[in-house]
Amino acid sequence: MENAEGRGRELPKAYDPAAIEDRWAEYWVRERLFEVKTPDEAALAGLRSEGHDVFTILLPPPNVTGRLHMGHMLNQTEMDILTRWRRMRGDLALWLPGTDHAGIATQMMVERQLAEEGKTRQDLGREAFVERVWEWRRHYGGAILDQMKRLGASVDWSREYFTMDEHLSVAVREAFVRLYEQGLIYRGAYIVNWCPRCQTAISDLEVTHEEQQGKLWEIRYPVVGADGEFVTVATTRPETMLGDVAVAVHPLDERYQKYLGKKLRLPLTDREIPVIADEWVKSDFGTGAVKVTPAHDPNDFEIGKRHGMPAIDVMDETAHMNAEAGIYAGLDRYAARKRVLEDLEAQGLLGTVREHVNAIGKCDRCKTVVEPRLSTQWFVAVNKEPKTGGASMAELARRAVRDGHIRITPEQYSKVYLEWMDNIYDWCISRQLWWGHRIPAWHCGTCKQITVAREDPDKCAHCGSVEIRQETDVLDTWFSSGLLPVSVFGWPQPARDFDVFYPTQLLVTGFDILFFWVARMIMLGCWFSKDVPLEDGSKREAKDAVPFREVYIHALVRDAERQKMSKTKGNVIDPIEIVKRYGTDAVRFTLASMASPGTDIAFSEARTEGYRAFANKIWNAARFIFMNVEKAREAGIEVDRAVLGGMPPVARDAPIEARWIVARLNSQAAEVNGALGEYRFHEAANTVYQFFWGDFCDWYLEIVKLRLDFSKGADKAAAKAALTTLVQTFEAALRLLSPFMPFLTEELWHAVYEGEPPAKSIALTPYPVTGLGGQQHSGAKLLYSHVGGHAVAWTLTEMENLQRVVTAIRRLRKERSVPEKEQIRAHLYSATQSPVVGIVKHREILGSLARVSWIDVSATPLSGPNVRAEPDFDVAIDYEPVIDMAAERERLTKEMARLEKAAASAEKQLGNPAFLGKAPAQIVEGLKKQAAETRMLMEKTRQALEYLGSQVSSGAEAPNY
RNA sequence: GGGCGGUUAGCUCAGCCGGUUAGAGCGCCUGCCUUACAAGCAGGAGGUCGCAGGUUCGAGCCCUGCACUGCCCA
Repeated sequence: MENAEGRGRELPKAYDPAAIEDRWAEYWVRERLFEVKTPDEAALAGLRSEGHDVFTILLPPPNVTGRLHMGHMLNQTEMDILTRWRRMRGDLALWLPGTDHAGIATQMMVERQLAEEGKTRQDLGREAFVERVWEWRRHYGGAILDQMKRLGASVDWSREYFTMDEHLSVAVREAFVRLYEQGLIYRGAYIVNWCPRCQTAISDLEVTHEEQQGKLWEIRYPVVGADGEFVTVATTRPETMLGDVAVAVHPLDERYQKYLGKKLRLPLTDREIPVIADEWVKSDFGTGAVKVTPAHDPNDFEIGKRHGMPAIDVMDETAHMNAEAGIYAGLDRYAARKRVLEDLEAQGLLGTVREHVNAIGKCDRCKTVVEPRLSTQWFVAVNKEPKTGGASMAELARRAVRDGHIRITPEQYSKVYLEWMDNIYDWCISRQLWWGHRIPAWHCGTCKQITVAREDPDKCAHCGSVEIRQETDVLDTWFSSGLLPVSVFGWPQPARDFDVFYPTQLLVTGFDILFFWVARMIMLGCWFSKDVPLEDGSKREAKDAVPFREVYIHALVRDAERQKMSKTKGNVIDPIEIVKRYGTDAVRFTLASMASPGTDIAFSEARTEGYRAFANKIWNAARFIFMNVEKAREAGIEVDRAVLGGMPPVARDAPIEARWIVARLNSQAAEVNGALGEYRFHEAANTVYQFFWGDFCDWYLEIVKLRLDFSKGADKAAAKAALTTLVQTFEAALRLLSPFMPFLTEELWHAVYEGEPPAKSIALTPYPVTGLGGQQHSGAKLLYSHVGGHAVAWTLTEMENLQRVVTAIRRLRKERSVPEKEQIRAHLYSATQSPVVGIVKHREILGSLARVSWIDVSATPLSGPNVRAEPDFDVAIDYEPVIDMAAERERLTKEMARLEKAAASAEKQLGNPAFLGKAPAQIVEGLKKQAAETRMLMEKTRQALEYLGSQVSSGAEAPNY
């Protein structure tokens, strides 16, 4: 722990995050603080008997090619806060990190590298290329996790995984084979989304739709044997006409009855195609006649199948026209479109051209326009019941959420999820890539059948032929990441890890991968884990088959102008960059304080600056405290470190600020714990902020200064008690803050213990929980022997009164331009004899905070120029009035207007019999009290205005004519 | 086209079960270098809660419509 210890006098004046963060980040990893050993039965039982549990959370694995962005940082900050919190609360908290092999992205990255050397992957060949990718991964694949380490993520690095690791690949293969055996994986020729740039099929989810202004062309198809007659079709993709096999009309469309069964001449080709009738055709769209191109459109494919038509593929895998396209062969699809249109025009077969907005699909990864393409792919039949009986994968996944076994926050996403699941199609899982899990299927060259096997076969399972070769396609990356919740814990092998850590507790992720990943994990997790018995050998019920019990969907991080961050816009904020400038803690705190469930985050540096100031504030509070610890030591007073670490006990007769700050610590700790339990990060963060700055620094520290007199002749016992509460409260407050600001709190916490901490890290100490302070110290009469006692309420009220009087006097001083440092005399009056007047006994505090040298309680109402009226008391100061008459009149007039409005509204309500009859008594009482206060304030304000008027008329401030 | 959000102070956002006079940070104005902190302290100004109806004793919150805006799906 070199350099960890720090004495107050050694701390620099301003907090410099850069000076400490790297050191602690390394320390946490080096000391293996967050590694979790799989507990044996006894350990687990012990944990549970103490009311704790296992808390498992999976890191959504970033792509190996990835660089950390703000979304990651938000995601990780939230997970880290929750994990640190649960760990400090006593749970066995396991946060499991890893990376995703990210098929397309990684392959693209390495191909780009090769291109710079003037090579293609084909030049290398599959094996060498894959080896090259592995090499790339060994070199650069750890970058994003290194960034994570720098951010202080409290993950268990000993369990780090990579989705292509040996044991995870075994799970992928097992899953594929099992689904195949259950009849849930099939291979077939279908229209898929094809990316001509990536040259692979992609799933429906990987296609993003964009509205685009395009054109709708009408093309005339001559009717064979009826000179001069045409059937006109409308299309947005004219080049595909070369693959037309028919023209379809609605069977009831009268316009086309006469052509049914007739042949049309397909322009630009020498083919003739029939006119067919199909219910799917919408008569009111376009001309009511549609071209049927089964190889290039999913709907046409269905029509073609219904009518037993062939599919003519006119494009190759790069979206260039192929030999089927005749003279257009070799042209790119758009060049072909242009030529086709020109030629149609020349032949007089082009009809009306209309502007048309259509949604075009683009490849999620490279933004290339996707081409619907007929090809042979592998699919998971998610809606099909397995041969062995039971519900389909989608159905199980639906039930998991519908039956509440998985709770999604914010709740609205449950609905989104269920609707998607209700409309889910079969999942295309094959990709024409080289990097990924190769599909464990072998094609027989002899009998043409397929062998799917767990172990690489050497002959065909059907005919025994050795002429077999493995499928060249690999699996969709999401197939392997969808298995993670089961595979990371050892599935399909029986494993203690699985027994202990599955289901995981929570998944924290963004909405963007709800379908990609979350839904797939639910499908695959429920599916495979249901066959794994529980620890005690009993059957696993649905509620324990889920991959996680809760899902928290977080917001999107946008820039300060609410724009989505994107490379093209150039508004991407690099977390590492901003962390360097403000410190990790400040950035984490910014994200946490804005992370309100369901709302996007507009990241603003102004906020981060504010939280850097907050860190500095705490740093300086620490300097102040350490300075006093030193002073006390010189006077022979030591704070016993053994009393640190819990909630501070405080005696009933302790000074007000001590009783108050402990009461606040307890109530704010309760708030923070409650907020974190409901993922209300912003509320938790704001509560800690308010407590530390508003309560601890602004009020408590200012008052406690009065008690820290260690000079000769001072009350040493009182000073020691004050110092002890101060250090105890600060130490507890650091623990309260530490999940949010782990670096700063770690540094200061070690400094509190002066290099002899009771644990290796603040992260391994107990989190402050309300009401535990009292029991630890028997004997003395303690304020906090139980929560919410009368003494606590009284302390809070007394302090609040003190604060209100101090603030009122400060305000009055400002209004009357009393110099900041000048001590003055003050008077307090309360007509209602409220407990407010009791605060005059705190003369020292008033002297220090309000610069009041003397204060008394007046028996009669206060009057004159230097009075300030509050609802339940008045204060006055003795000071030669320097009144800005105009400003004062404006203030009072405004005040009067506000009061009149309030009074009118209150009277209206109180005059309403229905209100009096129906509203709860407590509301009515409250309103009456408030109305009375308003009336009193109005009266006082009226008097003050009158007084002002008299001053003017008597000439005190009258202008000289 | 269908669905789901959002619209509250100059800016970014809170506002929980409908309940008394709607909050915070930043920014702004004023005064202070009060030996923990000027990345600070103290005080202040600033809001018809998008618009129009409705329900209710009572609406920022519930309902209906509209406007603007964002997202998802087709």
